[in-house]
Amino acid sequence: MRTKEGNKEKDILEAAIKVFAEYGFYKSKISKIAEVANVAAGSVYVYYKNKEDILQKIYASLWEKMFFRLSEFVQNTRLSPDEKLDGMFDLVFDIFTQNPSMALVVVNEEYHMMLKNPENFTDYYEKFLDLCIDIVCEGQSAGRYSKDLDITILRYYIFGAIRYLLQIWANEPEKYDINKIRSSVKYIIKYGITK
Amino acid sequence: MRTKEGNKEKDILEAAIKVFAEYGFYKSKISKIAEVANVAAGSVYVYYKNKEDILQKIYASLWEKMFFRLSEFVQNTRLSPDEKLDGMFDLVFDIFTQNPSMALVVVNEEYHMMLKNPENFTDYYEKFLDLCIDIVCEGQSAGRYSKDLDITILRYYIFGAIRYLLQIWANEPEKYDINKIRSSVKYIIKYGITK
DNA sequence: TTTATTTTTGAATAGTGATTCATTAATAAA
DNA sequence: TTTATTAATGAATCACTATTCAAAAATAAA
Repeated sequence: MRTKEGNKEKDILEAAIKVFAEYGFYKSKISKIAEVANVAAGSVYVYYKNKEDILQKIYASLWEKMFFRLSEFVQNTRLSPDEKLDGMFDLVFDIFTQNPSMALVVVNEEYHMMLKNPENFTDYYEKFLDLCIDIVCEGQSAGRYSKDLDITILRYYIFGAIRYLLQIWANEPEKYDINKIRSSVKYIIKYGITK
Repeated sequence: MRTKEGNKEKDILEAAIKVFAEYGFYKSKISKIAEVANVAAGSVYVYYKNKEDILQKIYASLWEKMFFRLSEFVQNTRLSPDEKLDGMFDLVFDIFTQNPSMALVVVNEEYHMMLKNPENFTDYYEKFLDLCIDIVCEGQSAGRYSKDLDITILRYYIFGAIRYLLQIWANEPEKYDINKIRSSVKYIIKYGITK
């Protein structure tokens, strides 16, 4: 018998995140991912069905984590809608700022993922967005947020803004102050740009 | 001598927009673009240096048009900041809703374009965004918009939100009411979600 | 040790599709 | 009509890389 040395599956996934972030999915070579992960090219196929499968698993693990964290957070019934919304922003910003490469991959390849798995490209991604929407709806019921807002549009509006800002930041993390971005987003979503 | 029949250069560009929108840049085949354009594969290379060049020219022509239109519009000094801002939104929405495929290409391939031409991927794109910023700054000077807002963040915030909504819409145009999206965006940017 | 089992390897394969270019077709001028 | 010039073609080339798989290496059990 022989046992596995180290955790090659994880090494490969982490290498793939870096490589995908740098070159984009289609220009990323398996050979490069293997090199960064310190394994042979063939080993990649021991752990993953193919290149697409790696990307899939990056998304799956991320949004699963996101969903469970937010899920736990919003359980706390003592929090106001504003506190919950801020908490949601903090969660997203925290996870992505810990790993700029991950942020780039998730943001840049989302459309390609949608094309591939139009339905369930990640169940947890949808569930996560639903939780976000629950927060806003709760705020509407509590009279804090405007009831005229179309909730479907809002869902994409909020994430569109966050996504793009994260992309810009992740591309040149030293150039922008992520905490300033975070607080600006929190503010503008709530109050808009009008004085 | 022989003169050109029709406008193959334009046919190819329009075909490319459709094909890129449907399959994404990397999975789009030159043979498919040629087929849609009703020309031979080789003809594509008579008019464009390579695949990348086609994408480049799609961007260039779009943002040039956008810039000049906005440029002309904001000349009108009688308009209030709010009117100018709304006009800017209308311009973007009008152009993209006239051509959903174009919207998809521009939104989906932007990052790949940025990677290729980090600097001048489109001069006009930058110029366009600068004009948008001018509008907001003018509004700040006029006391209409909050002066605390970081203008760089705002620039990406606004376009991030629009981009993502356009992407979602362009993917399934019948599913969403683009005019509702447009008016919602105008409202939320100005006033936020708070009641 | 030796054998059995599982992991890891990386050279070879195989499919793809962008790009080239020699050829053909079309038009204008002579 | 003939010739010259440019446009258009598409089969052949060529580079590239994802994926496979037979062999080698590592470990555990006997």
